[in-house]
Amino acid sequence: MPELPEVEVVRRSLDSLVCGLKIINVDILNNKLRYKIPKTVKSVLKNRKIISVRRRAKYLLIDTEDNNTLLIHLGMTGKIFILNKRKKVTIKTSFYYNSKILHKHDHIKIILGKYVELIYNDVRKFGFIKLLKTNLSKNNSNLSNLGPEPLSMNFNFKYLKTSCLKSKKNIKNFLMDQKYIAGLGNIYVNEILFKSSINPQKMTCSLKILEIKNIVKNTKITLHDSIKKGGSSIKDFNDISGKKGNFQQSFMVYDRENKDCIKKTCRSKIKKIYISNRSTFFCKNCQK
DNA sequence: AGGCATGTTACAGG
DNA sequence: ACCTGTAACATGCC
Repeated sequence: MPELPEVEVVRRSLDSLVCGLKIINVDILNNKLRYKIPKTVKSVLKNRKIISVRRRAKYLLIDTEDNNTLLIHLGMTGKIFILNKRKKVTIKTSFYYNSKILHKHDHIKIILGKYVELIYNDVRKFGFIKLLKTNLSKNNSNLSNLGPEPLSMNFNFKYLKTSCLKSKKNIKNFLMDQKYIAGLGNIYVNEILFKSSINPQKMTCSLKILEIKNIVKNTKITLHDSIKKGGSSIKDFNDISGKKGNFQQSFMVYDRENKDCIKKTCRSKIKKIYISNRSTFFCKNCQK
């Protein structure tokens, strides 16, 4: 589920719903994730207010009083839900309550004030939760080796050109590599390369200037567009209220094997191949 | 029943 | 040191 746009959609709703609330209690329901949830989460977070919710790459960072940050990676199927017991009207909330499957994979529940609960749920348990000191979070090994945020000014033509010359990868693996660009995953890389008319197997060192410019442009366009549409809901992505995103309806190549290329002048079908074991969709005719 | 899945990481071999 | 492919993690879906 969660690449940058999905994490950003979650961040925005979280930020608007939990900032300023005090953590009354923390229940660890199932500590088995990629790494064990630290036992200290409860004692460290209890009685502290949430100050802000940030995102770096695909990580969520929940800052609390007294210099604490809860770092969350959603892995493939991690989800965060907010329940507000006071607002019975919210259909979204009852969506969660009615779903037995979701309860089965709940891992941690953070109780915020009298009425609000934040729940982390993860079917495949590839996600993880760590506790950091806010002022030292940059030194954390998960965060310290990340490339620039694709939606920031730091991700620009000059940066991409320089790093493309350093790398000996094909462009698809390059864009998937978090140390070069932080936050892209399989879906968005497929889409960006189609929009840029670049073959995913092309080596970064042989990209032309115009192609590099197009990658920068289309990366920003694609991510902004997806965030605006609430992210992509493949199988089971939902925002924190259980609502699905709509960007999957805008996929041009991802999951469209053997379907017609969307370009009107093109008669080709979308091909599916594997690059480094990840499914890769592209149009042979449009992406040379 | 077997293959596949939005992510990350460890390992082997080139 | 860097690259790639493979497998692993755990579960559900088709």
